[in-house]
Amino acid sequence: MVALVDTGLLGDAPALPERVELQLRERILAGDLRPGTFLRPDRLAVELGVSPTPVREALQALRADDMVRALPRRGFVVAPLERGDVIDLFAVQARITGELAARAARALDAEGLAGLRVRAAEVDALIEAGEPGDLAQAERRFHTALNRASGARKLAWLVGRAAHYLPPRFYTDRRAWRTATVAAHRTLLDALAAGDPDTARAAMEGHVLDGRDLLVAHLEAVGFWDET
Amino acid sequence: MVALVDTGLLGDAPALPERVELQLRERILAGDLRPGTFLRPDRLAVELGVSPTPVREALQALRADDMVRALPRRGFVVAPLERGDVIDLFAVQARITGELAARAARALDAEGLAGLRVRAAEVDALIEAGEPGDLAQAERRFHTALNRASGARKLAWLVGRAAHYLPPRFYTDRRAWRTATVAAHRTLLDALAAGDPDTARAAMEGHVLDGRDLLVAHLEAVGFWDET
DNA sequence: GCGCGACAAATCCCATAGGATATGGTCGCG
DNA sequence: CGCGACCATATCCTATGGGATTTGTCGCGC
Repeated sequence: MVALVDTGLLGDAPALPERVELQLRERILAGDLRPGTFLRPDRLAVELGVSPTPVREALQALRADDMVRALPRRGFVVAPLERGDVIDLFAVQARITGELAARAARALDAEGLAGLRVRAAEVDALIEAGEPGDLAQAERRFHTALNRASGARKLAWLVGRAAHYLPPRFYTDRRAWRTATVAAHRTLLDALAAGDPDTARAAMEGHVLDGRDLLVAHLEAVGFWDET
Repeated sequence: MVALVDTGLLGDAPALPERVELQLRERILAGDLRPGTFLRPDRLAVELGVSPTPVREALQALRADDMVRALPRRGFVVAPLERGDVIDLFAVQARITGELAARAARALDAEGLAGLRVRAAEVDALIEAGEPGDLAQAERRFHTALNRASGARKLAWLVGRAAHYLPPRFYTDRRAWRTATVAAHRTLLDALAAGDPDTARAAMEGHVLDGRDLLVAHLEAVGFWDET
């Protein structure tokens, strides 16, 4: 539908396969492409207004993420995703993210803490103002900075994967999420400043599980798990 | 080097991008392509004897796995992987796999248990005989069946990712691994038969951590973390 | 000698065309 | 009504090419 090949001035923007991948992720989680749906590369290419090449590359990336499955010579299908799967995945994400917060509480120096306060202030400001697009970006930057502060690079990447299941607009316009987020960030920063790993861990786990509840509610709302 | 496009009778074999992906994984973990190395699609295509298209698709899959990183308009680089990263990742894998074993201990019925015994017997037999290739396949089948018996599909997939870091030949010819594996499988099966989740969990966690130690030792041996 | 800007070469990224191969459906036959 | 062969369709990979961008080199001025 919408032209993806637009701008011309790309800068360091992700390449086309990555944008197609994101697009497909959103369509799957939006309930547009339910589990079991066949994805035909050529058909998708026409719909997205690009050539089959980047579409196939995006599908390979989604396969590596188990979002779709490859059936050799028969195309791709959207992978199953039960309610229990979401619960399990976010339980793992919560544990890891909590661990990262705990490590950050031990490792963080004054400079890093100041940087996190700035990020958190940006999120708060955008929540006050109400700028959905920028809010999602600010929230991601806050968490990225926090996870990076833990010093565990690969674990930080691993939890970043959870964001794949939470496209921006699923939470930025939720009033409940906004208020909970402000409170969670405050608790987190206090714990980090005090060097209190346990409190930081608990606050972060709760924050992640809030995201889980939001995703489950969304998927139920769009009929992701309805019969046929 | 070796032609990947060989057989002609493919059956249900994975498609070319998936085979290229595996090839690249092995070359990275073998220390042939160290972190920071630039990967040029066209160059790799020539080396592997395939066209650039499936190579690019494989690189996109590896990017989704954070094994390589994409630099738009500049190609791909092998992602960093510190010793601490491996420790962290396998700590997570051990916890999850242990959880799956515990669930299996609760959920397994007589039929499933019998199937697992058959798989374990196949592994034992191959260890006696000494058939590296088939052994890796049998081991994978045993664990796949066990993970599937837990009923947690997504978690089962998640731990399957750990196998990406353990190409077959890294363990099948290790005497220590063989004896430890036979013992671990026996303990596991006994715990599953007795419906003892805690023992199953502990046995599985130990089994995974054995794999971790093997990988770390291998990476040190091939100079993966040597200077420059 | 050193930094800096312009040109040239190399490379990536994506589009497109085409052929080999496997799949799924359809039709005819037993 | 079940079953096997044929045919249309789609996938998968190759090959090629062009536009855009980055990188490397050279020469100039300071």
